[in-house]
Amino acid sequence: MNVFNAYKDRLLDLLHAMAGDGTLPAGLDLSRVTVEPPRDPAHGDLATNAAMVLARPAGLKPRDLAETLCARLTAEAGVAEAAVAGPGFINLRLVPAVWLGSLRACLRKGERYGDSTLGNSRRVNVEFVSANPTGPMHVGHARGAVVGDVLAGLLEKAGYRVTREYYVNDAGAQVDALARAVHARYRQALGRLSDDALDTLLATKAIEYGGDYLIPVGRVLADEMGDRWVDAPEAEWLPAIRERAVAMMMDLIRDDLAALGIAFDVFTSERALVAAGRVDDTLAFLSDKGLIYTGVLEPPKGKTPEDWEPRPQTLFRATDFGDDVDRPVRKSTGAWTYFAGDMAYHRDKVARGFQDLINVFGADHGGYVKRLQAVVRAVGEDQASLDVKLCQLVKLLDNGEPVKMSKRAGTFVTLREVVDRVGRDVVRFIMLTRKNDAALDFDFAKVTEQSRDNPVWYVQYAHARACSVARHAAEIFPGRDLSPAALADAAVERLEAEEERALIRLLAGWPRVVESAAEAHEPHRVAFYLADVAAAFHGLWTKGKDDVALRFLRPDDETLSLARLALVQGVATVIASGLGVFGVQPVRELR
RNA sequence: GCGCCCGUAGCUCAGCUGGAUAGAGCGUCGCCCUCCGGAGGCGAAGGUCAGGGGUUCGAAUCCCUUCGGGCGCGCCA
Repeated sequence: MNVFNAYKDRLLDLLHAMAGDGTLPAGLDLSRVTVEPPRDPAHGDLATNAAMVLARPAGLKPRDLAETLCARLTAEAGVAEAAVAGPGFINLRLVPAVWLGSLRACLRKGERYGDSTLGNSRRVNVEFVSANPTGPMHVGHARGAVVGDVLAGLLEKAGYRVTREYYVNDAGAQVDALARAVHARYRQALGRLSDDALDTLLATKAIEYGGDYLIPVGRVLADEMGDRWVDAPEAEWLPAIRERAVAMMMDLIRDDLAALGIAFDVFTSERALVAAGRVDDTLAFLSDKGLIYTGVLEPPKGKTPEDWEPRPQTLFRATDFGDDVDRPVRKSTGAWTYFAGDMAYHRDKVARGFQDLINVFGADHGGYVKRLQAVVRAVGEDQASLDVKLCQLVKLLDNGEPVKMSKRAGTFVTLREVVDRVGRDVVRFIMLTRKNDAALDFDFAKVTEQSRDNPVWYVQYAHARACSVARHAAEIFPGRDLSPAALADAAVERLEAEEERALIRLLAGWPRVVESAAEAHEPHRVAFYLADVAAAFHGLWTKGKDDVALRFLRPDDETLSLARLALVQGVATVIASGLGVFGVQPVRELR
């Protein structure tokens, strides 16, 4: 049970009762009432702002209302003490049993500790990665991939039903360019295009994609198709080669994602949407609502493109939904714009029953957010909403030196290289050590360093250390049942040291971290919380180094040892639970 | 020119959707532990939350504005 929620519920019951007996006016807005841990632990275990946010609408003075509430709260079960402080805070101190109970719950639930019903099984669609299917993933994709996957995992833990989705951009000019590059590799594989001639094509940019990863693709096509398309006109081979090439690129990308531990539930093909007439449907739907019209846009102020000329275009009335300008849906060739496809795609998501949409994009797509949100509002009839998480780029460093990357020179770092070098778990964790909208340094040397500076190591070390204590306990107390379930019945009331109590309260905060991080769509909060837990645990361990009385295991006092082992096991459980959200394997020993 | 994101200790960053005296790590300085070094422990200094105005019981957080940085800005995806 989430202690904070439990007491908030009780507080709300109390407020309703007060409204019932006339102490408070009826119909007060209670949505701003919070129950939180106070900033300074000396203030107590819980603090509520209820008196301050309700005083004005109730026509009372904050301190007076606080006094009244305080008196009633003192009578609640588990409340040891309630006091008014500052401008009208009410600080509560709970009897130890409440916190000890949450430690027991943690041990009984194991990694499922922290699971929440906040989401109420509501469905959420998280779209992420969606990299063009033109080659393997590079390191720039890693952050969005991890943030999306972990956000999805976090929402699942918070009780949402999550679909992980990838939008395959297989309909634009990029995949045509891919097909041309593959066709050249196909001719090369058949000995019908010399290496020099290929180099010339690349140098003149007749071919856009020059990576070696296309060589095997050319060979496969040569095997499958023989030489029938060597001299055929482009119009004949392009669709078939494009389809085959895209499929193989998606295999490549799926492998890369698997190396990072990521699997998608749904891949949606842009080309299939277009072919099924979904773009036409969407435009017709919006047109019926008067949201499509022909008009002429103003040139962007201060930065008019050279070739600007006013021309009538088919536009979506995005400004009706908060966008800065109406957006074109059709090119002058008559073809749909990329945006038109995206409109159909997001309508498709809503049609599949999702009202909560999340997209994870690179920061360079920031300019795209408003128009997509406008689309979602327009097609969702105000029932659906879209949140976009923009990920800033990752600076790759090696011992402080920037890793040179240049697509032209072909030295860009692939996702696979990074994963192979430092491991999947390290990549995943590090990507979450910053807010998604802040730039992130990824230093090969630092992320594998064994030091307190390195949060991955520090958190893993705490887990390993906790496991190590458990192993020692098994040696000191042979034959004892030291399973978490058994430890849940240990004499945890013997945990009386202030540091122990503080750690117990910290562990009790895990369900709250899950809920607030899920609500804010901010998985990085979990990383910071785990670092806090690790720090508190390491600190407690270190105290035992100086003072034998504080050591977890005391051969002379089995009851106390088991109580402390319960706390240690609680630490391991919460860390494992948090790493589980990250899709990171907790280690049982460091090597 | 417009829009979005960002600006918090010397450095790297947190700050729980508006709460109490703004925190952590590293670095610096002092002390402890140690044969020495490394690692570790205790403590201290360090802040106009980029500047200014506003909203209210209360602002790093919300609004306006200035400055500074990043990204984007009609047929590319």
